[in-house]
Amino acid sequence: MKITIEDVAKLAQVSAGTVSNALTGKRPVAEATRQRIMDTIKVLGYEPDLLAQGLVNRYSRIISIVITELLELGFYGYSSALTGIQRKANELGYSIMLNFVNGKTDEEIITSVNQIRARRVDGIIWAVHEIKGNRDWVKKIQSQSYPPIIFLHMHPDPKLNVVSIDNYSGAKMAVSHLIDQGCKRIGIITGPLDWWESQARLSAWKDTLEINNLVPDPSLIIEGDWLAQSGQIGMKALLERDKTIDGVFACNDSMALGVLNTACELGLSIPKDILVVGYDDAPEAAYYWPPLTSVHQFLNQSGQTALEELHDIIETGKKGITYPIQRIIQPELVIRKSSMRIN
Amino acid sequence: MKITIEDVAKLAQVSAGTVSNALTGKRPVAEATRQRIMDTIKVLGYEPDLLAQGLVNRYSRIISIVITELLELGFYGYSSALTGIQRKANELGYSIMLNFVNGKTDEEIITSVNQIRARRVDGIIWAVHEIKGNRDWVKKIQSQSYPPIIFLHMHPDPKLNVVSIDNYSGAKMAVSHLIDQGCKRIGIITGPLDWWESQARLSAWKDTLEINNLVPDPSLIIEGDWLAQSGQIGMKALLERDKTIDGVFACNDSMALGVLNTACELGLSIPKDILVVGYDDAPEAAYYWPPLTSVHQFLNQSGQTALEELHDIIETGKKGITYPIQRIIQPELVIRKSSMRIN
DNA sequence: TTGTATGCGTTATCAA
DNA sequence: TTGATAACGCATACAA
Repeated sequence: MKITIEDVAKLAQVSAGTVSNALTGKRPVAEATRQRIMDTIKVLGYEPDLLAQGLVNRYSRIISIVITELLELGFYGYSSALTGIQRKANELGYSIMLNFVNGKTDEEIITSVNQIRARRVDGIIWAVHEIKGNRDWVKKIQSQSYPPIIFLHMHPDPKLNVVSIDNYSGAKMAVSHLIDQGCKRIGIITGPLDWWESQARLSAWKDTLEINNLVPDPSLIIEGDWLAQSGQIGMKALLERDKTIDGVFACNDSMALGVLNTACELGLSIPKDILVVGYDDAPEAAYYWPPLTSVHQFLNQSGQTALEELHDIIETGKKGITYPIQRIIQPELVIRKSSMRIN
Repeated sequence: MKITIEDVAKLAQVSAGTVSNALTGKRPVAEATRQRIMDTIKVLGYEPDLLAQGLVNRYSRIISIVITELLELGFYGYSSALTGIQRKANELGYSIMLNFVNGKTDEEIITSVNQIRARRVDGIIWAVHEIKGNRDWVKKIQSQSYPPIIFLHMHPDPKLNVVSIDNYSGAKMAVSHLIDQGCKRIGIITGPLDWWESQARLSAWKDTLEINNLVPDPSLIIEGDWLAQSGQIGMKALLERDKTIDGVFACNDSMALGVLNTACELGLSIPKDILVVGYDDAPEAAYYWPPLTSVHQFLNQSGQTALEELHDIIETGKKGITYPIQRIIQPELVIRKSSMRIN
């Protein structure tokens, strides 16, 4: 049997409305009765039903985090951002719901979003990685005014609420650093090229080489899949294609690990023969051998920011129109031995 | 403006009850009217409000996953189990809510649980790592009949619903394997010793050494904190304490990475000088250098099982009493180069 | 097969 | 300052 507000009211000899007022503080309640009510609440162990509250209040204090596919939680990026979101959610009194869109067609995605909407969530953090063609349904989602959505780690768009990390700038740091260390032939192992993150990092590689009068030879580009194995395979492919390679930019740390692994296997010395830079700066990167230079993304912070901004929109949205927010976080290069030239 | 079942009813010229029946299928509806209703639902884009449904049905189709502290999502174990849970949840039509208990006192934890309960969740997966003293509030939580709780990765207890992995057996495999490979002095770097997982693995280390007539010297025990750095520090400490060490059992892969790192730094060769075994079999472990032997835990599967069992309890619980379920999953040793003796 | 009335637990409005 | 009553959106007895 669930203990309701009526139970409390009866025992405290007041009406249900008064109990509600005592609890929310929205209307004054005489101190004596308030005390009496609080006491009986404690005695009965009463806890307001959030479902019922949500029904009448028209909010749920739930934020939905939408991600895609199964493996992604295992990716450092996702769990790290999620941790940031969670921290802020706790602070602001939201519960977070994890939702998964499976399927790529517009229809399937719309259905998923509708189901989330059916939960009356207060807001959505859309952390589905952006791939080619996604823009279509993004527009469809956004066309509905409820609920507010923040797009996390997506390509900035002045019409959408976006919290993101500057991938171009991060990759530029990585490549510039390799050039500074004297590298002339720098290969890149990218993530899947239908992710915009991958594209941004690849563009930065190209541009940075060109600015420095080096040739962004297409044969130096290997498409990986974020997993260590693809770093391993990619490294072997690079070495086969060009023996003069003296630097490798792996677009995440797992793939960089595959690169280091291959170097060991082939008896190459890093950083003596080849310099390596990764991306993500996962906690383990500092303990690879040699310790890996990597681009730190502040994913935790981006998650926090996303929730903060969403909260803002939810709150102010009750009063007036809000304009799309844009927060682009700058990454930082963390230099370790894997990229320190030995003379 | 929210589209309600009444809107649909009016436009389709039926009563709200009939629309409900058409949707749930619990009562027969004439095919003609059913069709008419479905059409108008599509036209209006109606979606039943789960909050309202939950209020009357007394369930929410939400499962709460409770974990503790901020960093844990970054741990391979948690994200991996979560992925399994998510997969099954999707399949069975549950949404999952992530909840965090912060604070260690009974009172704080009870409060957290009450808040979750206030959401009317259908069940809870309690994935808070078990530390000393936790048993007290576990009992308090369980004493309430609603909602059903599965304890994930906790010490088996005949009175509780537990889905867990056999830590003792996993650690035994690891240590036995080292002994098989000829190790005589085997150090262990444990997780925090107030986790029962750590205790179980440590006991297995002790027992297995003794069974094989080796001495579980206390000076060979180093307490780590799961992070790579503690593996590094631990390895150095072990080597200082005893130069004859020829095997190390690191109780997770990150710490094992720290061990490998230290070996490189000190110019020790693995597995020539010292054999190393890790725990978790994280995806990256196969790409460490040398590739790391590790205990694979099937965390993904344990997550799935937990949700499956919880679902079972929820369903059958509506009819009668269910007895505590106990599922102990056996891990497997994955042998790689880090533990292959070179003669 | 369908419509009507009632309840789920809470908050808000309007009187008192 | 408090109590009675009507919503919130849906499902379900009971009648028709």
